[in-house]
Amino acid sequence: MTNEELADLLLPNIDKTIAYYEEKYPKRVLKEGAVVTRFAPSPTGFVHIGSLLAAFVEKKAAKDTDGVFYLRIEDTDQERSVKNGISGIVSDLKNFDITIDEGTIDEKTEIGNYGPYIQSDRRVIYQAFIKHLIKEGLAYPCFCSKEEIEEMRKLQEKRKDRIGYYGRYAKCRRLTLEEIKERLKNNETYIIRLKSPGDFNNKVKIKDLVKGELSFPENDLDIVIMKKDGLPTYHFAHLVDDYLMGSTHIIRGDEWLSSLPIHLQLFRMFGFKAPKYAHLSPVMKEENGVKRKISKRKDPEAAMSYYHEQGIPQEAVKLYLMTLANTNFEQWLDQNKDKTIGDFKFDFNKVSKSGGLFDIDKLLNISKNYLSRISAKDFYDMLSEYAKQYDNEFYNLLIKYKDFSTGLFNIEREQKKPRKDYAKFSDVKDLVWYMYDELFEKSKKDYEFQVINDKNEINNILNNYIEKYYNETDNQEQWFERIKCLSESLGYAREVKDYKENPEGYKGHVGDVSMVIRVALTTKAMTPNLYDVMKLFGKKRIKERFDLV
RNA sequence: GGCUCGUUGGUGAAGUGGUUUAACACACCGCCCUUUCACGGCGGCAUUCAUGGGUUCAAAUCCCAUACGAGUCACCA
Repeated sequence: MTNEELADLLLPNIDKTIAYYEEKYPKRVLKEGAVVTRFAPSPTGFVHIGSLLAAFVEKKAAKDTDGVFYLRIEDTDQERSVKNGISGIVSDLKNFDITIDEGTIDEKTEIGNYGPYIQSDRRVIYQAFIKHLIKEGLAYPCFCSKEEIEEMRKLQEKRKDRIGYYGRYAKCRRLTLEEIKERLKNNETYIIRLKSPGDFNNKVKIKDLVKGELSFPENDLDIVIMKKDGLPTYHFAHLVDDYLMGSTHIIRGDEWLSSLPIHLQLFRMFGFKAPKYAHLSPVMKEENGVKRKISKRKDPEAAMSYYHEQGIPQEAVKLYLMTLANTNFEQWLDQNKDKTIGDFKFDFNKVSKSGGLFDIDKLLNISKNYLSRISAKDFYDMLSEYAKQYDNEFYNLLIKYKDFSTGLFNIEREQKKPRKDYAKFSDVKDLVWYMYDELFEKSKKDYEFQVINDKNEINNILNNYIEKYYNETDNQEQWFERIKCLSESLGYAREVKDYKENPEGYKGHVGDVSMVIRVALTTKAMTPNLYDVMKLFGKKRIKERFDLV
């Protein structure tokens, strides 16, 4: 039997050649320097922050160069694949504005000319490439059982040998064609392994766009390229797909770094030009003083839904991802305050080599800055959208008092240095509840009067103020002037300075009086600008609040 | 255990042999501004770049060793 015959025996129904597929999927015509990237997740659940970072970088790198970014679903592991895995991935990407040029757009639909984009639909393509290898004598069937492999591993451990299927341990590699034929006739199950031409004692130099120059021993493992179920392993699917789909840059987690010699070997064996590689360090988290990879199971912030639930705007997450992706981004943005992520050029050289720690404080700070810079209307819209899903009571109030609410969120906003109150939408209600009568009424009235605590004196101040001093049409200056006059008439200093110079001469100062008004209105000692708050309330509501004290 | 990579303050980091008495940002602390808060301004926070050796007139930056951390060694991706 010849290798040719063996190939036909193993894969009888495969009649297409590599040349056929090369013709079917021609080289992409793109402008010089265009980068083609892909996001290639397994449909095992939802997108993890680390994967999102990769997707984000892939998209950015392609977009910056007018290249192509596509989505490929890697479901060659049938057991781990989850039923609605694809739609989960697609919607997570959508939530963060990571749109694809090609690939799967839902469980049944895809766009682009290089499909199918779901690996389980590409079986015959992989098999054509595998058949070629068998014909060339560069791959062979292996009949070893899992038990045999396990035994081999134990033996290797005992002998302190390297673990794996190679050299003298590669039993099936030495099978003659006749022996193979015989075992095939007996219906023995098999897998296909690569006949690795590598030598462990040779070093291969590799350039990674992130990690720099690396040096590995050549791969000499006869790795599995086709599993029992006829689907390829990751390594082989990577070769075929990224070759045929024309990926120029492979951006992925650095858990793949040690497989690089395998991948390079595969490309070389087929005579294909290997893509460029960029291996990203994992996103880490610190807990009890130890750093570890952030985990979907243990860390809520690893799942994209977390940001949604917390009401952290997607734009803030994107800004944060960009700071993780390119360490110079933050400074760039600081120097180009009017620019956006779109104006920033991603640079592989500015990706951190070691794993970055996920810093929720930093994210919240970015979010706070972002939320302070958007318009009151946008803020209102986004907040309503959030409340609609997570806080019905608040949502109804926002809808009912739309103008009032927008006015509230406009306090000290839309100015050069806006106030920064809110880091996330889930914070908002707790900070502004007292502005809404419905929420105010049902709350416990813990008035936090500060300096002036005498009930009669408080009422005295409030009555005098509302009867004799408050004027709705005052501007802020006039408004404050009147509070000063009120203070003076009741024996308080009209300037804090005056009081500090002569504390004995006054009952207190204008700040103390203002505080009484503030607390009477809101119960809180800390509020946004009192003038704006009062303006929003109007005289009638002010009076009602005063009467409750 | 083998292979590979990494290690700069509480955190993210700039830094690729001399302009570094180590940028910047977050956090924290103090002061100032101020009717509260927030904003803003100013200042503090690594005499030192995991440790030990070496090369050099000169090292966070180059070399070697050690320690620690990470990844990988599947018919998972």
